[in-house]
Amino acid sequence: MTQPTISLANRVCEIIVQDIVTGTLPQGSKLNEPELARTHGISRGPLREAMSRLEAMRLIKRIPNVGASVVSLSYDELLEIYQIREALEGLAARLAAQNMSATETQELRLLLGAHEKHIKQTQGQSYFQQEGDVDFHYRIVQGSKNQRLINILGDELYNLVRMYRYQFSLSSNRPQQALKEHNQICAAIEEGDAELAEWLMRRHIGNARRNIMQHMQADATPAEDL
Amino acid sequence: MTQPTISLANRVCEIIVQDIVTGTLPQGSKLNEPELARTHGISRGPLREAMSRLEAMRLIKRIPNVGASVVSLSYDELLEIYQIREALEGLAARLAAQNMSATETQELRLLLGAHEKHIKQTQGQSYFQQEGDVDFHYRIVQGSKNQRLINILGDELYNLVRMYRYQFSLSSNRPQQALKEHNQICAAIEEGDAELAEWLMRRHIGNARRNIMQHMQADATPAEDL
DNA sequence: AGTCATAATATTGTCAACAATTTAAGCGTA
DNA sequence: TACGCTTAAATTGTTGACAATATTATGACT
Repeated sequence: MTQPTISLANRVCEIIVQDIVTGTLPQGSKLNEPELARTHGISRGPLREAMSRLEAMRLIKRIPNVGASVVSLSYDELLEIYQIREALEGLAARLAAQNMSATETQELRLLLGAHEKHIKQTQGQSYFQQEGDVDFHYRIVQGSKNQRLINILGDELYNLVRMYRYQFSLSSNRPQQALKEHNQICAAIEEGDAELAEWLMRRHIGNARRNIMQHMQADATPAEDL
Repeated sequence: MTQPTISLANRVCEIIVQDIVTGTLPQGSKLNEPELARTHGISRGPLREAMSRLEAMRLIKRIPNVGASVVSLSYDELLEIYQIREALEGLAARLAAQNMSATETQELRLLLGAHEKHIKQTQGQSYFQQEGDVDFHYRIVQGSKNQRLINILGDELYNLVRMYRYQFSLSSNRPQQALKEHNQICAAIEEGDAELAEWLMRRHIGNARRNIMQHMQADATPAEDL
């Protein structure tokens, strides 16, 4: 994230984050401190520091005197996350409509253009689309200018959302519909209509949540985005 | 919190949390690792672990190779927090109306009775009232049964709210009004009216936020509660 | 006198070894 | 064979010392 070489703990932390998100470190697997330290060529001290951050990100679960394991994902927890996203990103959209700069909204519009192009070219489910969706939402969150909101969503929730997408193969089954909703939200922000932006964002995430719930009770093989 | 003696880091962490909240460790003050470790009779290893948790709680701010300082409170950040509380506790109230058990609502009602009694006896601003308010809100949050929501509010936001109250002397200037709003929320939860509970909670916290904003531009000497 | 470079000090980052607890294995007995 | 206890191995928690970086103090030069 930052250019100057930070502490070993930070660097290793980011690597492990990626390993957890992508499933290289599987769900529920135990993290052996000496082994992990040796793997990354550092000592146990910085590694434990990195693990503290992973715990703060809710990516691992620690039990005193027993050890740490990668969190196990469940549909119930995914719904919990989406309930929170609905409330928090609704707020973010409202604030973004009030506080986003002209250049920021322009960049957001450009991003949507790129998404549209990619959806037309590659019919859905690409890596780009998944990350691109996170990009869209994260830009709005940043546009809220509420630093604490940015931290909560960026540090705690989005990594978990990415993790679900990778490991549950949550590629969108309605990319064009999601894009349409993104465009509506973007328009509301451009016009500075805070109330509408919040309402649209809440409905947008609510749609995704309801979609998850359907596939959830139908089968253990889901298909969902946003 | 838990009965068996946990790790040194946990114990010291809770002590430092209290020191920060109450102002024993002043805002912006630098945390000297060897000194703090010596003070609490532990080594730097566990102390750094404790500091990582304080960082996750947003009570201290760390800069690589420079050190950690207690956060500095500002009205802008207080408003940020209340914006988030409005969204998140609105969600909590809605879920609580759906998921709270009968015994939980009864206990909530009892708590409000105790508050009423205390307000009549001691006209406002007591320590009990401040903590009692946090109790009320935290019970609703727990009643939501959304574990992640409980963690975010309990671990990150409520400690900061308590910190503001202690150090800005944010005793309520409208205790009876706040109590009335609490009773309304409690009634909506008892009746299982999720929508109303959410709306009332959002207005309740929104009132507090607007109250803060008034005193904020008026002077640097505020008076506000929940 | 003021400012910049340099050296001394203090603080953070990192490491390897020790202590305490937990987990697994081994053994004996019913 | 299954169960419980004892003992050994492995893992986490903790400590003190060393290395790297930042902060402060000192002194030379304009």
